[in-house]
Amino acid sequence: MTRVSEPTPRRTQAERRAATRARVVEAAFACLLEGGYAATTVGAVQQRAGVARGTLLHHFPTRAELLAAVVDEVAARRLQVLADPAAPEPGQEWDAVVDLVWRDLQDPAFLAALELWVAARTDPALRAALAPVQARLFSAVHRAVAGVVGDHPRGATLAQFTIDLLTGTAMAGLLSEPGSPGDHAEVVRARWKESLRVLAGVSAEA
Amino acid sequence: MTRVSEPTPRRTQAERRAATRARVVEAAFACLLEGGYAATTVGAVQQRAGVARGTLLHHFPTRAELLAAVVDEVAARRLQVLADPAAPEPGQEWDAVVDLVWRDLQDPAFLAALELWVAARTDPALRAALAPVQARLFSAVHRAVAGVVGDHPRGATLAQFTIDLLTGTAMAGLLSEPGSPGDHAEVVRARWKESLRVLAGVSAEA
DNA sequence: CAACTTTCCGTCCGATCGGACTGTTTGTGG
DNA sequence: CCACAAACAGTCCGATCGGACGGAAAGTTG
Repeated sequence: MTRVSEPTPRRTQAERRAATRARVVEAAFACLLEGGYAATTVGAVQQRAGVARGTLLHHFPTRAELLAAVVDEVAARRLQVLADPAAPEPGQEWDAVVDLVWRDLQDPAFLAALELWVAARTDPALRAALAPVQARLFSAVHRAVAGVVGDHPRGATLAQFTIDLLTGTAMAGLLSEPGSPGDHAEVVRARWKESLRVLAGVSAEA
Repeated sequence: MTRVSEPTPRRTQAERRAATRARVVEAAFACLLEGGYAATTVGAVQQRAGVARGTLLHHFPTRAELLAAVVDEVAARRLQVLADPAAPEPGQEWDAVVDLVWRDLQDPAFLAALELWVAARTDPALRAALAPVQARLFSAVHRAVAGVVGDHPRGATLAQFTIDLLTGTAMAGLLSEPGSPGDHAEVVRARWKESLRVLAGVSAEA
């Protein structure tokens, strides 16, 4: 072993397996991003991953299992984004919360999650695979928020407001993303930060 | 050729055409609701509408045109929901706004719009058909809000908050809709009404 | 090193997709 | 009343879908 020019002339089975699976899942993720759920076919993924048809079907016997793996991948990426510690400057904790949630929603993984999400509405199998993951993500966001602002009497509510509101904002920006003139989302985000300060303050003195 | 048991033994061509088109569009709408975008195939719509293959293709030469018609249908339904006058009780105008927007989001037409929306992200043609409609809907909501609350210095901002927030809330309830235990959405809605009252009041005195 | 397992590969299959096509029925204008 | 156009119907086609299958290659173990 330890060749210099060869990437890995001899790999153990586990390594090969993991590498191939990762390539396939990443290819599926990319297909989901640029083509949507329907375009994420076995053939397209297989071609993009650069593996043979049988190889893909060997690792993921059915398309549903492939998509389930993509669900995990997407969740992992979003969790990674949320795990990144934000800068908690005193007096601007809620601004940091807005930025944190917004960063998650701007990540490509959110678009992929959105595709899976909508598709899961009418696909029981995908729904079953997606529901627990969504719950994990949900609690992860709330935990991240709690990490930024301390104990706040209305912390959970305001966090929920922020999540839902920014999600809606991100949705509205879906179609107008490329070539945004006034950047609607930025305005909403800035004003929500102000309002959030009001709401957090009012609740503190009430 | 005047049968008695026939509902309308002789109709003008325009009537027949309109009736058939309406049947087809409604069938496509139903397919979109219960099967999603990908399942809304020409065959499925044709079968559901009870027309022959050639008939559908005669009215809508391509699937894209069919979906464009569905876009208009969905927009019309949502506009109809928004046109319904809400009860503007003094001091609770913003509550009425929340209820109005929420009613729109609870309508099946929103689910259909969501399918089209997400699909449009990766489909330029659909996107082109959907963008102007979305703009119409957007302004319609703001107009409806303006009709409920009068001139409010931050009316547009608060309306936007409400739209985005409730949209996000509706999205979160997508997967857990059937068999809702605590009904997350209801809680959020109630608390947002309170917060909205605070935000509207604060801005009025500031 | 030989037997074995696992990963990888390419081809084939039935089903179904969107769309093209020709023929038939129905309403309309000269 | 009759020729014409439009609405309606059914069949066929190439492409592609998800999945099945048997064989070749790489890695593991006696």
